[in-house]
Amino acid sequence: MKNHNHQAAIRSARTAVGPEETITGLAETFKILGDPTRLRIVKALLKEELCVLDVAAVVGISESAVSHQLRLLKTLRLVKQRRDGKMAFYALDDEHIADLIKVATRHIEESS
Amino acid sequence: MKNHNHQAAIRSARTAVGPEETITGLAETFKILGDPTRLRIVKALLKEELCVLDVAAVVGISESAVSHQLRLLKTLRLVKQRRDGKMAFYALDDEHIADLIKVATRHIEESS
DNA sequence: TGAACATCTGAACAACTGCTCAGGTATTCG
DNA sequence: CGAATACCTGAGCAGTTGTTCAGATGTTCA
Repeated sequence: MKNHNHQAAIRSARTAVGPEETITGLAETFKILGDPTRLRIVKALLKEELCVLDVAAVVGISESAVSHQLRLLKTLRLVKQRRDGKMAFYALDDEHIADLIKVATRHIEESS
Repeated sequence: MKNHNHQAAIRSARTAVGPEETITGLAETFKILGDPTRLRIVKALLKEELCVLDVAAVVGISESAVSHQLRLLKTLRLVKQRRDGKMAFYALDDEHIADLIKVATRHIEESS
């Protein structure tokens, strides 16, 4: 295939890639869910809110590590915090995340 | 709320987290899309197959970097390769990826 | 107040990541 | 053949990441 049109292909693909800010936002969203620990935390919060120690118990890592990750998730607006006395309860703050995990789960289950 | 039942919450959350292999696979899928360069490459391949040099032109990085990433994407079965003379054409090898990107795009567009 | 509890935080470290660089293979064509 | 083209590959490097550690903050209760 020697008469392959590079310029046309490049032009077409560029529109498919889309604007820079979309790419950045998308990559950031995927990246935050791309760590097993954070994904475990997010999935643990799917049903109901949990305090830090409970998250640590479920995920199986130190409270400090959980606290660091929860701060990150909170900064990126995936999680919201509620204080009650000395405890801090965290819950999902993004209704789309569950959908995203659902679609991705279907993906990995069908292609093994 | 002093009578918060930790054990019950932990037990419930554990089932929401799910099996280890699902977590690993999910995280791997999200992680691969969590890099701007790889995401650009994948989006560039949404419409049609492209050769390595065209991908490099669209994404704006060296052919070497593209080749490295394409190898990774190929190993993880997100992309397939077709040879034609001295050129190598790459195309998406996973129909679910487009859905995943679509859902995630809706997510970042609605929450700004 | 002081002890216990729950959480938060910054610094430091080891592991990982994506890129570049230099050179390699493979194919085409004069 | 030899030059040009297209792609591949391993080593190495700088930047990033997730965790641990040590200690700080804030709250409850006796």
